[in-house]
Amino acid sequence: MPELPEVEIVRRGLLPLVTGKVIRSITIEDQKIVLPLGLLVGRTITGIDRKGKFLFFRLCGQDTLLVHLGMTGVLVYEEPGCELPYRRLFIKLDAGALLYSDQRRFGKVRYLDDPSRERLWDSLGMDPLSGEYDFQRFQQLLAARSCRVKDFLLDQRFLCGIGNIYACEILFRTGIHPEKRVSRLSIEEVGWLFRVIPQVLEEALSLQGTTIRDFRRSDGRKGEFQNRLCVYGRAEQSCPQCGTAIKRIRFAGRSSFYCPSCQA
DNA sequence: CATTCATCCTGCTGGC
DNA sequence: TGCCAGCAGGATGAAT
Repeated sequence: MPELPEVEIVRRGLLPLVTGKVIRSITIEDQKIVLPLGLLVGRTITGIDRKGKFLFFRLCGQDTLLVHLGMTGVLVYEEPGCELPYRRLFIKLDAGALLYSDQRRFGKVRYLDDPSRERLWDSLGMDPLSGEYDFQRFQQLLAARSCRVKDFLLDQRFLCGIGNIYACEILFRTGIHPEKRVSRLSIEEVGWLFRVIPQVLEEALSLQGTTIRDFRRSDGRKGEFQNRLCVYGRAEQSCPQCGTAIKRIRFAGRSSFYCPSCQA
């Protein structure tokens, strides 16, 4: 489900609601989730950081409650009595509660001590909406390999936060074929990519994300970016730019959508 | 080292 | 209607 814009929206929605709140109790409703309750109950949440698609709930001290929403994860702040299907975790705060649900259970909730948090943080590539996003480094990353450009965009060790939807849309807007090898990108294409990546993510963020099926903001409303999608999920429909039928191909175990005429 | 693939899950949709 | 194959926005570790 959620890529960088959706995760950032969740973060912004929850931040004012949970900051300064104390964890009163935790109810785990999924055996896959393992948490050291003794280390978490009684702790105060001091903030929420995000890198890529990971959310780091900072606790007073150095440790962290990590949440990754996977494909179908939903994290909401709720007053008691609210129903949410596929509930996996319930964190009661001194006011209100955090609910975590995840239909497919690809999401992750983990406790991280400080070194673990740092290791994970450092293992992720540049976040395109952060201050570390840098053209020199971007160029170096591209120059050092030969993979398909779509695989490059999806690999969280190079850039973090981009998923299948935004990868498809970014490539459409830059006119680059998803299977093009990064070593064969022109100087201009590298420049376009570098600029379009944060532009698409920012645009999605300003439209409150993309709702294909599950994603909801913390207040339950849908995003609007799905109305701006040019190629994702539009196989056989006409390209908004030239009218050619959008193609769908599969590699790396997932679908890529592109315009065979605009994306050479 | 870099790249590709199977796997972890559950539910929905479309074709027969 | 019933059943099954294929598909879904992600990350990871094993295999090549």
